[in-house]
Amino acid sequence: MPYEPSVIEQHWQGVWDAAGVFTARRDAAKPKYYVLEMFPYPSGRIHMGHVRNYTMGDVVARYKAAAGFSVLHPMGWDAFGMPAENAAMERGGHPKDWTYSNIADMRGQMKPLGLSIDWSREFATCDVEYYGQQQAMFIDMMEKGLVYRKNAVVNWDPVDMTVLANEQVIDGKGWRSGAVVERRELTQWFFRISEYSGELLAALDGLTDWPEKVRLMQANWIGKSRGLQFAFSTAGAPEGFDRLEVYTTRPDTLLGASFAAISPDHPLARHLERHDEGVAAFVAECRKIGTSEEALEKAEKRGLDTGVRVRHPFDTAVELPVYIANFVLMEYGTGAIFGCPAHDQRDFDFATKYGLAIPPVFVGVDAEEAPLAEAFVPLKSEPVRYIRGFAGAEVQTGAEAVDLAIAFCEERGVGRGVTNYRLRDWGVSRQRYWGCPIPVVHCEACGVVPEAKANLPVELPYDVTFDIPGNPLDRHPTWRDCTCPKCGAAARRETDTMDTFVDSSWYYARFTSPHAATPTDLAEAEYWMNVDQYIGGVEHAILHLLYSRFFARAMQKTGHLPAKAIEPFNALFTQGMVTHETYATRGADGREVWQMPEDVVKTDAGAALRDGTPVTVGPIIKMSKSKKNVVDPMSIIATYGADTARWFVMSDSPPERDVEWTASGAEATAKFLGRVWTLSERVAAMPDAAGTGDDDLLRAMHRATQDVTRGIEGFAFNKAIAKLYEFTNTLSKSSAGKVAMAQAMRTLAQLMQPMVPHLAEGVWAMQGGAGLVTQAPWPVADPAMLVQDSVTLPIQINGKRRAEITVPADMPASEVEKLVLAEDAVVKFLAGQPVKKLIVVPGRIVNVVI
RNA sequence: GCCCGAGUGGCGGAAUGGUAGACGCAGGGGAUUCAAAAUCCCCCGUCGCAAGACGUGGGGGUUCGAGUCCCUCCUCGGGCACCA
Repeated sequence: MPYEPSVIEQHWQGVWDAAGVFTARRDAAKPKYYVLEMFPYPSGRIHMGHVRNYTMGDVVARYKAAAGFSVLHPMGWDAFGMPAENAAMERGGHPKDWTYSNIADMRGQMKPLGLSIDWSREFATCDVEYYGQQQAMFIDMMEKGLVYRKNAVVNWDPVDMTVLANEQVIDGKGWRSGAVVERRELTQWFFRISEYSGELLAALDGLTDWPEKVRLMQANWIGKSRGLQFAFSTAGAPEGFDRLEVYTTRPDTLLGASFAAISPDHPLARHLERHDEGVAAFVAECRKIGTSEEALEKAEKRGLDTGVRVRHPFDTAVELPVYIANFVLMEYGTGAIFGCPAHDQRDFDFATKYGLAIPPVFVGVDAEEAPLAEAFVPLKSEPVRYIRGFAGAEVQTGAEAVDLAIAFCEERGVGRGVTNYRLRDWGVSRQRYWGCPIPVVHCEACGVVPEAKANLPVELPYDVTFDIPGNPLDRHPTWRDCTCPKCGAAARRETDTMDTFVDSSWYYARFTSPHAATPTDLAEAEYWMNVDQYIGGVEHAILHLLYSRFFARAMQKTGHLPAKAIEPFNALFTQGMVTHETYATRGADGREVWQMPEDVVKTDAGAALRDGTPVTVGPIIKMSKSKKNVVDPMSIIATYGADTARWFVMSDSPPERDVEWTASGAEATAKFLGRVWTLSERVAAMPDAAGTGDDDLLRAMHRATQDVTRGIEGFAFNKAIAKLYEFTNTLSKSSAGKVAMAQAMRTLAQLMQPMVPHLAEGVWAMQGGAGLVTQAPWPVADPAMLVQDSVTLPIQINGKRRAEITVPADMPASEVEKLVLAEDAVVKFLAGQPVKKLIVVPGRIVNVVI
């Protein structure tokens, strides 16, 4: 019987389903293991990135199940978000219908992959049952003081009269209207994540099974700094502004200050804006820069002298000009800084531009004061010589000087040492329809009141339209009308919905009790939490993971998670992205219109659409729906079967690395799997007779067991697969007897099972394996079968390989030395020269130094 | 601009500071076949007849020994708080 994936895959999936082998069960007799891959956004089509991500998780889940764990491996949908509304605007229809139909499509595409998922736990974040519980938690968080309202800026499209996401702002213009985007202030809802800054930072140290780079990125994002906060007294400032609070991480450079700068959103700037046309014009100009930090940093650094002066805290005779500067953030520190151009490149550029003095504070240890061509910014750990220091030794490191400067200033009542964090509170308000409604009521008498829990869920109304831009909840005729849960008077609902990051910040907890009438069932959470292995893209290294860590803390505070789940993800693996070239044509307005790879034909003359429209080939970037550079895995599954797709995505690149998708290789994988199948048939048909080399084959089997197990444990799936190729080749060339061959074949099936489960079941059955290979206990290598009696050592002379020698593995180094020096090639090479040094690394290498 | 990664044959990649290129793909040669597909065997970093020399993005350093550690530069990718 030839290898027919479509037949065997369907067959075994039916068998697994009937036996319910992937249903997660609390089992007192086994340790539990919770494997989770970041759940997908239901775009409607799965792509190779999904196949890679979910196969990876599946390999872990199947391996752990075989290794004796009670495994939880769930799946759900991150289903709220902008694309559904965009689809409704572009093509009509309703976000809800679009989303659920996409979910059905994607589920239909995922099922044939044969993933060991407990589908009974599936949910979508747009299910009322899910977001209703989210609303309950929001109210609990309000009670615990974790939620508040404040003003914050948004991108405002003055033509479409709507709030735009950063991605919808292109070159400062609205993506649809093309209108210049304005910054507008709105009262918005915030989570007090900044209250946990210190803890979220400190706890990173305990996440030893997270990639170091992710911990570093999070630490930098939280951005703890120690500095001095102090007030300048002002001159010529409006009433009420006789002091200007600034924060600096380099108080040691105070005597190098040549200007002060405030954010365009600083209260002083706001005040001046109302009374001074020049300031108003400049501030208006600043507000045209987008709301993102990136836009701000990339914009030309500009400032406007306000005419206000501040007096230097050490010498009030010295006055510094106060600028409004477009690069000063209101959210960080006090929204005001002093500039020390000699030791900060941005300040240097600024001072140069506006003709301000650049007095150096310190110079290199052996250097003299000299005019600077650029800012002198040595590492804080490097000693420098202070020529305008005021605390500590003349020569000291920047770090020492900072500490002493803070102490000096505190002693004299000039400010205080302050620990600051870059991390800002989490703004969760979105002026959009397709999200979880914020369960709050605005009452004229009682103010802002949480909805009563009994009235939850606050359900999204279905009867909305997207023909006019803006939030349909705002213009719904009746949805906003409600009664105040406090006083019973007529009131209005909040129309903001929550950031979709909220949805994905607790889904891992919900999977432990997906149908509970409360956000979580504590007994279930106690058993299943934490996620033992979380797998997802590096692009989530900061925001999603940080928000989830915060949410676990908030859920503990509100009683929805046990204390042990304070860090919800024990181990994290960040897989690389599946990338692809991008293709774009030019729209009528000259802007890029992205094209799908399947619609692009590449020839020697270049790339074009089928109708001949020329296509620009863009950079290789992560596959994303917005850039349309996605490849459809369904055709590979249809042609070769799921096992080929699974094996192929696991076999090539190391999982943490990006992989550029190319179609070649899938066929080769299919051939290999076919070869395993035929080999299995051959072994099954062997006469029950003795052969030769049984012991060699069994040694190879134990070696393969060892290597594959290590590969899977270490997330080196590509290496595990390389070992399986080797073992398969050994097996097919072996002339061992039937018993050994069948045993090796069954082990091969077991070792391949996590990657290609359907084929493995087929081989297992063919070789008379008991039950399902999916449920068979993982093979264990016998250490005695791994021992090698002799080793080959390369011999280097002055670091260059010149010869080799084979010796017993346990030969002492002194014996090896004698043999090496007696070796013909060595003697010849030395030609009588004396040996200066002889290095023997046991079992590894010998280096002769002459 | 800031933070974090990555760079090794024609290609994907392997290599606790210890033989660079495991394993796979592509390619070349051969066997089998009327022929092809499939399968099997052999070769396959560059230069060189060879001995050998050179080779892990560029430059410098540490070391008996560097793809691996340090410094620096280049290129590509991710994130930058309203894409998910």
